[in-house]
Amino acid sequence: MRLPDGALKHLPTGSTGADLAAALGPGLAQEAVAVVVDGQVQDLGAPLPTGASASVVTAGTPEGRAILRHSTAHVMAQAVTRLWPGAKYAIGPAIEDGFYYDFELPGGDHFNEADLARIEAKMREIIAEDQPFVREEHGAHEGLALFADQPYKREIIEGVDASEGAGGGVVSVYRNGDSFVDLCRGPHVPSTGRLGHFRLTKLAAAYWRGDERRPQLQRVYGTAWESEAALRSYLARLAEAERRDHRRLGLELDLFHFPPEIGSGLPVFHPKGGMVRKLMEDYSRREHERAGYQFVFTPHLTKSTLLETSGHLEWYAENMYPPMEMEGATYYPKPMNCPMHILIYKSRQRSYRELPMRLFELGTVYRFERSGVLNGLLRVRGLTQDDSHIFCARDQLDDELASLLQFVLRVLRRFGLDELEAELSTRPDKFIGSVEEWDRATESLRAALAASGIGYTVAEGEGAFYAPKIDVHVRDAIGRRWQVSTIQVDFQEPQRFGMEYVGPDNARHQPYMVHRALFGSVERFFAILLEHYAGALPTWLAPLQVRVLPVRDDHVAYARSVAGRFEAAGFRAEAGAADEPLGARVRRAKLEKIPYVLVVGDDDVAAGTVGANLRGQERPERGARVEEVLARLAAEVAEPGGRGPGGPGGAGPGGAEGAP
RNA sequence: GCCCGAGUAGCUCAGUCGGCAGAGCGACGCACUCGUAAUGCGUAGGUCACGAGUUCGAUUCUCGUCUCGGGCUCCA
Repeated sequence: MRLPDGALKHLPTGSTGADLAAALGPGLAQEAVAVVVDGQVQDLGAPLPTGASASVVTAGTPEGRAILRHSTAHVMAQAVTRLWPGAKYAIGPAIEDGFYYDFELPGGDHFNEADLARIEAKMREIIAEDQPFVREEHGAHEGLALFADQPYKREIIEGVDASEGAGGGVVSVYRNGDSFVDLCRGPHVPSTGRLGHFRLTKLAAAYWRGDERRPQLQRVYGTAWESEAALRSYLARLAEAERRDHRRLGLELDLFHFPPEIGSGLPVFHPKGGMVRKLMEDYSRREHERAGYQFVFTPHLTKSTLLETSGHLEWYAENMYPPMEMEGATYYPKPMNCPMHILIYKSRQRSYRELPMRLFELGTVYRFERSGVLNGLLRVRGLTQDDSHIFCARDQLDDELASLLQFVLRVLRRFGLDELEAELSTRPDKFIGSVEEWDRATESLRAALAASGIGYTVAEGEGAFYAPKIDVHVRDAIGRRWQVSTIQVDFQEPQRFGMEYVGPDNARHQPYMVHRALFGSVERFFAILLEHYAGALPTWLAPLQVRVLPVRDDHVAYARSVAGRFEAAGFRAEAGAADEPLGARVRRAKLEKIPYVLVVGDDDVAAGTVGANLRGQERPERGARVEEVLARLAAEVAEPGGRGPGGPGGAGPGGAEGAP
């Protein structure tokens, strides 16, 4: 056998992957779950062909975990069939961090939460029995006979799905114990005794083959790991995500809520959340102004005729709020801003000298999202997009896309999101426009990505039917990936609206149109920031930056004068009262995640200093000079790269100066 | 929209095998005047999500509705 490091290992003919692992070391033998032979992953128990190159897959690797999880899913299906004789099982793959299996219980029965514990207990019995996983291969006919009472398995065999173990006329199955057999490509761990560090996590419904019209199955989710420690650390990660949940933080920090009186998916922002949002929006406006965007404002309602022209009524109607009749016309709440921006473009004849024209609006739109998809601020029914539409000539497209992407990335980084990745979605099977147009626009996007220096993947055929696009994803502090910005070229709307401009040749041309949302939706971006920072927003975004706490009542006047100095310098500061023990007031300020907690007592009144207890700092300092703390705060909120303070509003230079 | 689960004070949650509803935190008041993550005492606060049914009696049991959570589907 040839090993990954190039070394050769001699084994007797007929040796298996398990023998190979054992020959390489007892530790490896214990960790091994499968073996890769000439690029094909297979069971440890299968004989190795002479002269092949082989490497051992261990439990703690992504590939090894997938095998553990998949095997655990089999055990779960076995447990369910023991507990519910006659249960039908559909598919049970490994997924990120775990696995699931879909079932249909006899008599239309459903699982409930308490069943998870029963299933788990039964699984532990099966694991204790240490049943070997035995691979068998059959012809398609035999396979169908084997699964005579398993319609979903039969459908997979009939559909010849190689990823599920039914391809090339051969059906592979795995048997463990005397009664349970499952259609499966494999590989599996040698026996159920290798499993055990798992937990069943949740129940859900799932449509067979993901199709709403097909039967609805019961899905059981679980997680499985190579060790108890790894399982525990995963569960701790879940707890951490829970701690960062923006819905919880929104309540605790008094930022926003969803009044049932208003309706599902329709948030209200409280003063503190409103301040954060205002800071985000102010920053966005300032940067857009610097980057040559023009601000526009459009209404929330429109006659149906506009949406007919744009095609929204044809393509997007099911995501729209229902119409209202008024004075003989039909009005809709707008689901998108683009048609209105196009009308602004079309309000008069345009010259090539006006291009590129970049229109920007924080535009509030309404979308009828199905009730089950609503999710805090991440998915709402009324949202504000930081939306822009760029109209340009064909020869401007490359430069425009490149600078646009740079702009997007710079703004995202300013919010502390610096792990950025992109996805380029290319032409789908159904598309409008010409292949030549598509290729050209896709190449422009690709060039913009290459110039930006961020990593990207290509999603072949995933573009919208009207255009290719770039989606920008960020990774947050605990490694979760969120889609934020999107940049889409649009071949359809300019045509539908008959947009044109007069070129240098005195002829009429159709402009290119680029849609772009940077935050995506302000609400969603707000939620992502909250989760990323676990509520401790960067100082320039903190609703309150400074609280000055007097030690005793007789320090209140001094505390107010200190807070006043910060306010005069353009910071958000307030003085507290001396109504509780200092420790309690400090604690309260910390829980509110105020970045600068200043304490003033006798010494400070005498010396004109403060005690500084700053967020993220180990221990409080005593006797700091006020100017010095002010300077530190100013430096902290200043934008890297010397673009001036992003934080202070009143005294800050705002943003009129400086071209992009 | 579908499946599973939840809804009790502002928040987090107990509780009632069907018989006048509880804690902690928070709010408010009083006292304390304090040097860096919880001072003490007191007061107020509830249509037990909403509607119907069963019952002498329903917060508790049943049905329906609404809202929320986890998934599925969807995501121009």
